[in-house]
Amino acid sequence: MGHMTVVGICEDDPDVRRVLTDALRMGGHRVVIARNGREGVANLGVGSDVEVLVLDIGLPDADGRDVCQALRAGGQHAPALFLTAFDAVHDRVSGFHAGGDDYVVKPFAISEVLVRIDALARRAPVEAPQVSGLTLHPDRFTVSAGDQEVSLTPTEFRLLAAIAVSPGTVVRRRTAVAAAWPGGAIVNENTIDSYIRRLRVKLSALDSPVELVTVRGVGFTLR
Amino acid sequence: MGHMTVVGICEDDPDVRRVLTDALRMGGHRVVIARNGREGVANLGVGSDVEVLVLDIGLPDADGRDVCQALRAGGQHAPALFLTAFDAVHDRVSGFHAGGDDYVVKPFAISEVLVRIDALARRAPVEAPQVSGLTLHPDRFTVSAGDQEVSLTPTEFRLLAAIAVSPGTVVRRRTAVAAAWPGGAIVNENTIDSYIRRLRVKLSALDSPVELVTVRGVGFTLR
DNA sequence: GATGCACCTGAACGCCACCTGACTGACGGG
DNA sequence: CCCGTCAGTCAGGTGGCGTTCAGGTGCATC
Repeated sequence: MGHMTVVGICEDDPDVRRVLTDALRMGGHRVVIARNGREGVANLGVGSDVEVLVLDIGLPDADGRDVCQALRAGGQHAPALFLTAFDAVHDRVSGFHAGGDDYVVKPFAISEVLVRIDALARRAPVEAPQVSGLTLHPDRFTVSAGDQEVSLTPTEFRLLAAIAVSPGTVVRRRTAVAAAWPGGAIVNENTIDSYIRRLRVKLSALDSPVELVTVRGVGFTLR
Repeated sequence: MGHMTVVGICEDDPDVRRVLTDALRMGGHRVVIARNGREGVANLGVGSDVEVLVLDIGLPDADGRDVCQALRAGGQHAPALFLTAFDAVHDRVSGFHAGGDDYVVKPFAISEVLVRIDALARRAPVEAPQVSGLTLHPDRFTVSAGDQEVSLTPTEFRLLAAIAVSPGTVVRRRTAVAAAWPGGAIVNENTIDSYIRRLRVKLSALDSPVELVTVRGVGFTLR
């Protein structure tokens, strides 16, 4: 369900880190890692694209709750899930008071943590993938302009999303391919052209001034 | 903290109900009460001003998760916290799949429940809920549109409920399977297709514009 | 104007996700 | 014991989607 969530993990135990990152990546998420409190504040701030925070409380150099508060003070409002060995009620309560949104006690079932992360991501402020009059609906696999809406296949959607990330700026051919065909699948050079064409056809169906333009020798862009 | 939140409680045990309502009112919140699943669906829907749901899973006439799904299908997107005596991991996971946002096991510390409710209220819903036009009745295992009503088998109901939690958005095949066959029961890949078909047949019986659409390679959605 | 290359265009192909209809076996109630 | 209901399975068919191909077109360079 969770559509490609970026999860920030702040955890000193390499084993726990490994289990979490593996499971999250398996579920199609991206992971940003911090090994201690200092790295946490440095790597998981507002510029990091992180959508959900997973914070260990028992860090070697700091308390995870302090890390959370420091991040909050820096404008990072992504929902936070605390991970900890403590299980006293007052520990949990203090976690929430520090601006946390959930709390899981070690040892935890990985499936439960995953599903709680999904729940937090679901509630996260909905990103507005709106580009020059086009709106992408990741939960629906459609694009819309105004009241008109056309549905895309998964591959078409990935490709369009890759190009639509930065309206105006050109997305390189390589970059677009890597985004639309993850896992480095080998595809004919021409395949992307076919998909570009199909996207153009579908986009022309909604009467929007937006155009999928080719920049010869470089890539594609949205105008 | 969370100032003047309206909390909807669905709980059959009078003692638990009393403890919760007292504590919540003490904290300056308003409380809407339902004593069983039927009242839950009736009292805590979209017209009720409720901002956070607290649902007992072990209700006399229905499963709290079904109540949650029914409310979701009716357009109620307030965050939900499940309350239960069960503590198996798959119970918790299935709660989240039913559209829940948190999970607390009885016996619970009232202070923790309060603080979790505050955390949910803080993350209050943003999205515009979409309504399917279908009404699920977890106490009867039926769906209705307008005055027409068809009865479903338990498995059919779980599957439809999982897809109906978020009308318009695509529910992945895996998610639907996990919801309809809880406990990780191994079923043939094709089985879900059979059930989808049966649901389509039954839904076509009620003349509603609602359609059970498959998004090839992804999952299913309600339109 | 000739040549080469990047990209466009339309069509075709094959796999596999999904659909369809029927069947089996388990259970339960009359 | 029969019958109805429900869960799950199976074999066969279909079409959507990903991919490739064979041409065509236009820009760029000499």
